[in-house]
Amino acid sequence: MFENHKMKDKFNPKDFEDRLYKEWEENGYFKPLENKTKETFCVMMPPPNVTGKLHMGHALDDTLQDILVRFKRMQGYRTLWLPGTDHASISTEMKVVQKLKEEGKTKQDLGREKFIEEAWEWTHLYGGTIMEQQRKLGCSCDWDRKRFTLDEGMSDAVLEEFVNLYNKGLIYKGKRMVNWCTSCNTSISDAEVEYKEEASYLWHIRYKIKGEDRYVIVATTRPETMLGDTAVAVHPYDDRYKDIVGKTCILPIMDKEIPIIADEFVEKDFGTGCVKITPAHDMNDYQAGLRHNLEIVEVFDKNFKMGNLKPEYAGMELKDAREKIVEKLKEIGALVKVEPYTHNVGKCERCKSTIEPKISEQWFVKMKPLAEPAIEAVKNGSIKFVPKRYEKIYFNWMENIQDWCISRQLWWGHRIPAYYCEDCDHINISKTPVEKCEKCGGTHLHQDKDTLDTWFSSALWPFSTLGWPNKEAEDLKEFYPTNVLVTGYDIIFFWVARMIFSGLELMKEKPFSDILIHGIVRDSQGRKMSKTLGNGIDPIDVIEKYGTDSLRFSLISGTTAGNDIRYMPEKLEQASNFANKIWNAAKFITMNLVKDEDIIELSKEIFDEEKQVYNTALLKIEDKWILNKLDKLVKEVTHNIENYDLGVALDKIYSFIWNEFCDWYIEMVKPRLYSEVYEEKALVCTVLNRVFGIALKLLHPFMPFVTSEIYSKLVGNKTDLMVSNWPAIKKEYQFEKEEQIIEKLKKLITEIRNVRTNMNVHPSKKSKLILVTDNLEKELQEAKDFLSKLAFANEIKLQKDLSGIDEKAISIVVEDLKAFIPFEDLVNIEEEIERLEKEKKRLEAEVLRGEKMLSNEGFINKAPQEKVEEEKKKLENYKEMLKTVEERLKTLK
RNA sequence: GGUCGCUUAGCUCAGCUGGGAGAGCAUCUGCCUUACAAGCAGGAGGUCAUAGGUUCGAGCCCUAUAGCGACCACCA
Repeated sequence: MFENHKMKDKFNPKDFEDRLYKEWEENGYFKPLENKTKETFCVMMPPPNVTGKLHMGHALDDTLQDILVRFKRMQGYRTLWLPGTDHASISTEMKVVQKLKEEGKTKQDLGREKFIEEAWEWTHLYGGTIMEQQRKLGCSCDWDRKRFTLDEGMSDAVLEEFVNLYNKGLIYKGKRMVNWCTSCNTSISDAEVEYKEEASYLWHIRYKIKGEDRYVIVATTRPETMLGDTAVAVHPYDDRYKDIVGKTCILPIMDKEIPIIADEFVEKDFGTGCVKITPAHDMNDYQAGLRHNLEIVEVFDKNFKMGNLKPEYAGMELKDAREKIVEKLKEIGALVKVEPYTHNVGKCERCKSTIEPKISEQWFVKMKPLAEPAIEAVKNGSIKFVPKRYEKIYFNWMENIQDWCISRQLWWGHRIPAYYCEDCDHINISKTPVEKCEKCGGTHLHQDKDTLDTWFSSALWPFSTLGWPNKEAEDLKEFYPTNVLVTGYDIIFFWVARMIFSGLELMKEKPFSDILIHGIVRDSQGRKMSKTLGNGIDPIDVIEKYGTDSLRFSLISGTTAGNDIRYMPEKLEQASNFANKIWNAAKFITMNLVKDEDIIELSKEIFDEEKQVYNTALLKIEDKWILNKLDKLVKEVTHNIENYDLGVALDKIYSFIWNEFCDWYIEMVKPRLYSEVYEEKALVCTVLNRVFGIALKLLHPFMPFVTSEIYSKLVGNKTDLMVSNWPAIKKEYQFEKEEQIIEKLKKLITEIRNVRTNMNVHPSKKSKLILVTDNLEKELQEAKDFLSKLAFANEIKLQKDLSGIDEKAISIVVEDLKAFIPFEDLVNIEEEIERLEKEKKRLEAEVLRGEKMLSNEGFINKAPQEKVEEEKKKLENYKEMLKTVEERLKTLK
């Protein structure tokens, strides 16, 4: 073991993750730094529910943002990632109500003021854990700027928004049919309704036509609402019913005369083609009712129990009433048939209970005028969805949007700033409490009891967090519009769309340029993670077991933007193996075989920072190869991250570090490192230090902890990795030729190992290696050191021709390079011939392929010239190799 | 009913504007070689869902079909 390396023997993320995070925060690295460029980069973190807990979805969302933010910060942008939490009116109120219930109290018992106090207490008690968890995730957001959607500044923003939109006529109050959650006891918006299939029945009921001996038969899924029917409708062009339109029929049980009307919304082919119309309890019926001026009869009371239309049902639960009413219909012979039927039922997105359409007075945002510019902004490319296909979902929603019901019958939230004058009924809208009616001067006013939809405040997030409505706020001026919004596709309607039209309307500028959409994290069987299934994975448990970097790696590696991700424990193994690999590589590199000063000195010599060029004279061929590879990697990875191809970027870094750097470069360089020549050692250490350091920079946004910990142990890194400079992209690659030669040698070595393995030669058994070349002499001379080690050679001979090579040798051809390994007794000539025959066959196939391609006139004429040239070159190569193999076969036979 | 996505190695997934199929895991064979057995080296494994079309050339573009999935709409 090396006593003198700087690193702990065993890799354990717990040794440094928390410590590093604390250091970063204390050093102020999360704040926008005074950087070289003035350009800013800003991301608003989607605010999770204050009282929520971190789940995999957050982990993914936050990781994506952190990668982008760390990347841009290193690139020198003045970077701000602003965190915060959402007051989540419905869900928080539900939780507090639940808590009260456990104490035997209701919210009415407490009264509004007390209840809100209680809710704040709850918020303070459970709020903030998620932010602690985000710290564990490594989120490099500016905690000093964190906001809460119910804090003072936000309230100010919400009031400003409300008054502003109201004055423009974009907010109005009206009596409409809205979605009503019977459990949360509040109206909710269309977006908050989820439709679920439910197995039920279709009841066919006959209504007698008045004065005739005929009936109409209607089909319904809700027989209990029939008490409130105020018409029966048929399609105007339905010949079956033409003659009864305009007549009336008798509503059974109620014994009430109701009209038979014609309306185009009726589907002729569904059921009997006749529909009962219950304007009070169905969206469509309500609309039809308006069109035909029908009476609206409410069947249920305000608690969604049966009302008093018929005393015998009054106060009954709806499902009991349904049974009773069906029974009754059967009894009086009005029930024609019952058939099983599956239909969609609206459910509350929050509490999953059934949504009832209900007519009530609510506040609405007029959507059409707001939607238009919001659609345009995406259409003209000012705002870009990544991946692009999500634009369609956005357009589809925006183009068919209905007015947005923003009032909620809840207490926890922003209270609607409407003050009703008790003297003249005028509605005063004001940011401050109104003492005197602006219309009649009356002094008896009361504020609207309702609060606003949570999303009404989140819609302002990109600018309210920066100080709006104070237009002079420094942050607002500097960071708005923001750059990227990262969020899941499940939230496009709720949030993304609303931020866009709010930003355009109130700021007169888009809130962000790019929207990076990601999928949801599913369990290992592909199911959605859910509380009820109990299949959720707690990211904190994962961090505990594998470390944060591994969690982050597993969420990004091999994924594509917008697609769902499956949680795979194997991927965590891969990730932590990788972290461990890096750790060990670092241990190797920091062995301290040479003095730090010498590395620092040599660093300057091998690379001219000013001119961005390498000093060719000092470097060996394998150094040039890895440096060239690295330069390419820098360019590609930078490009990939800029295009949000994070999965691709990460996998490229992974394979560079593991396969190219560790498996090849480090192995190639060991003989030099352990040699007696100090200068040689120093040079190798310098290159190792440089290449690894740059690779760590590239990896840092993805795996911030291990990379930082290791980076600080490398020589000459005075600044912390997270605030160091992103590597520069080189305009041209200096060592293309050397790269090709090494790639060739890698193939040769692999082939030698392959042959040896197949012959069962033990690694300890060395052999002579004869390389035949007429143009690579100098380069091969340089490569001798590592060739002998990697190809198990005890002697390497370079020569220009085939002289002195006897039959008892293995021959390997890689392009223009010929290698021979004399094995004396080990080689069975028959077997060697067989192997060469196989190789010959392969080469013949290659030659055939090339010839076929190049004799295709279409290809020659239409393919790009470079492509044709490339194929020609390859063909020549294969021909050459084939020739060599054939000649060798001849000498053996 | 409408829109969109997926179908690639045994499993989970990558594959950029069309130019010789990749990774991880699993599997087989050999190695405790002084950074790493959480490892090293070498293998095996694919008519890229199906059928057409465009093209010199298709996993990638177009059309249709099938299976799976998502979202929107809401025919009571």
